[in-house]
Amino acid sequence: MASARRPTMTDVAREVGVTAKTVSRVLNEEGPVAPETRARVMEVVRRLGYQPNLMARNMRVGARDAAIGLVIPDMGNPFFGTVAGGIESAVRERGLTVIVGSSSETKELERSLVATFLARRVSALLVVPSATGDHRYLRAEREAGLPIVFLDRPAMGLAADCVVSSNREGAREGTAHLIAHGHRRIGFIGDLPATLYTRRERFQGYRDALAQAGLPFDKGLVETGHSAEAAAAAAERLLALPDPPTALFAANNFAATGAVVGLAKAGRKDVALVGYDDLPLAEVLDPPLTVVAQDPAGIGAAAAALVLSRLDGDRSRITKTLVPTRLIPRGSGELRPR
Amino acid sequence: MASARRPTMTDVAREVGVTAKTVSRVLNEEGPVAPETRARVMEVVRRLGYQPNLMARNMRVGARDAAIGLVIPDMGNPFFGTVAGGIESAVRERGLTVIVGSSSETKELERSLVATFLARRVSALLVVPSATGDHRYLRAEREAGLPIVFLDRPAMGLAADCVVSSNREGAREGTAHLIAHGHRRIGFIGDLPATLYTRRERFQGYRDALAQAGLPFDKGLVETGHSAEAAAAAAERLLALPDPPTALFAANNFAATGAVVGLAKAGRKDVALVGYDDLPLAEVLDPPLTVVAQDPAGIGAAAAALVLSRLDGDRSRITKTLVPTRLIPRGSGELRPR
DNA sequence: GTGAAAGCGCTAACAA
DNA sequence: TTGTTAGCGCTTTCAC
Repeated sequence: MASARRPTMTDVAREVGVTAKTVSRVLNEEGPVAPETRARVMEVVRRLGYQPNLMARNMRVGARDAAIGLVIPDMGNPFFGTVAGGIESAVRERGLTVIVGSSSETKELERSLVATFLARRVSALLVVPSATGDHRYLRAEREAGLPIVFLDRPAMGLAADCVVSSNREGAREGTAHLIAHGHRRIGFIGDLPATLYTRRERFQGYRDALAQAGLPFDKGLVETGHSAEAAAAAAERLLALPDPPTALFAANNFAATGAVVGLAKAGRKDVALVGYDDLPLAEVLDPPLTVVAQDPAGIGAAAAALVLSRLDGDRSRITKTLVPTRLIPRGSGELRPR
Repeated sequence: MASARRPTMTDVAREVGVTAKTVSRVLNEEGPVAPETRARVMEVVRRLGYQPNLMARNMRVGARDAAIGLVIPDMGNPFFGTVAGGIESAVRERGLTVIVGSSSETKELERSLVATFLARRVSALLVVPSATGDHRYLRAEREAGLPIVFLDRPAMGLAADCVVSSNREGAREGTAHLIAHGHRRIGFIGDLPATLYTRRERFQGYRDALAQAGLPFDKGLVETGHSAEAAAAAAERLLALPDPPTALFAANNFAATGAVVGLAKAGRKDVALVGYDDLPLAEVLDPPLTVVAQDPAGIGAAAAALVLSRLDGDRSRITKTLVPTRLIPRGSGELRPR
């Protein structure tokens, strides 16, 4: 039972007593074919279990692979999973499949994935850039007309389409919400590395809110942690400060999870908290978690729509799409300082 | 700036003044090539930005596509996302890429995804079967030697490798845990459709535990809901029963989330709860959520290992791998009935 | 309505 | 050490 050879179009043709080209015509519903010929072809196709070879077809047609390559940092992160789902369902109806790889947030892996995708001649590239990458190496591809869209974060050193959350405005709104409830010392727990685009933008939003309210910025209130565990420890450190914050702004889903855990461990139900990115159990926490909700499926859908229009020949200017966020007050953000 | 033609191996060869075959030899590090020729080839490759065309290579080599097709029900579900991540990292070092599609739990979509993958001549197929599917249509492929592994749920009507969680034993253990804490009326909230493999297995485990303890089975305590919202409503219905349960077993992550929400809405902190599948915030809930934790990355890794060994020619008998679960007592499962 | 020949980009099997 | 020829499975082009 060693891998049996799959039947080819020629096999089908021989069996029917016609030429490969005729079979091709039937299968692609192209040009005139006698109804009875068509029927006989279909019958043999079924009997032999013939499956057209897409690789061969694409090659001959000179078409690119009917796939789009997607690079995300981490599949297990539901944020990126949902983004990927949004993309997949949007492009599927166009007959495109999605090839994914995860970069684990390293530029080396990202680049090797991109190289694999390019070698496969994918029709388009969708990339969540890794934190420290540089994307000048994609310039030639872009100029050759390959649609490339960056997601969640813009490219570095390359002018290209991108679709991102309204990070800065969302973070500003979340922080302003805390300020509106009387807080003057607000801790910030951000992602790692601190140079990460989303981290920087959200940090700017945080500072915008402070500035708008005329509040001083205290570097000592800024903490960092990439995992929930690290964020929990960060929250505990902030609370242990001599002059601790009365509220926390957690700038991503892991940070929010960690902050909740950290507050719980410290037994502090009096500290206000706003998270960036919603969590499934947010409403049943004690207190229920106030968040700045992102729209991951919307980000995926927007990126997919952009890629499809580029594939359709849209040569208009490069765009930067901001997908809006939404503040959802649930309780934890409305606590007032003691 | 219409899609410029990518340089081919022949373009490189002409530029260097050699034959395509020589370039091929350099790029594949195959056979003897004069060092200076190699250097010149590499230089031109770089200058032209040449990218080998994998489609053409695979076709000529008669090799299948260096990709494995993965069908999952839903990318946004972190359970499947983590499974996918486990697979991807395991196969990447073998130079394989993962092509994913989501079936949305429908057999039609699953089948069309599988057809796409087969047309692409993927090297192997990894499928989380949709709830109601029938997989006899894959028999020919299996017999032709294509490695096919089913995940999370076994195939229907087809003898094939599969990797699943130890659903029945895990559910038995979770339920027995509740019984050990004095509960005699335990509600079951399961997935939809009720014919779903994991739902049936976990339900069996639930009944096993009851039987072992000599407790009666009450059909009225069995509820269903696919989403967290539906599960929350189910929990509320159960609690509103004339003779309500004192404990709940929620048979998947959405059910567990929903049960937590439902109990919170009803203001019931006295009802014991055990969830199947862990949740990120389980430990900070009030009370902290006791779960039967699955090992999604382990499931992915096991499936990947199996596929790789099949690709390496392992023709031994079909296997069914059970990935163990682990009971994590945190509080909600240890509440005693009033 | 159907077929014959050529070729997509690459490599296997030879030969030189 | 390098080149030549042929062909993977399909579609294009043109002929019948």
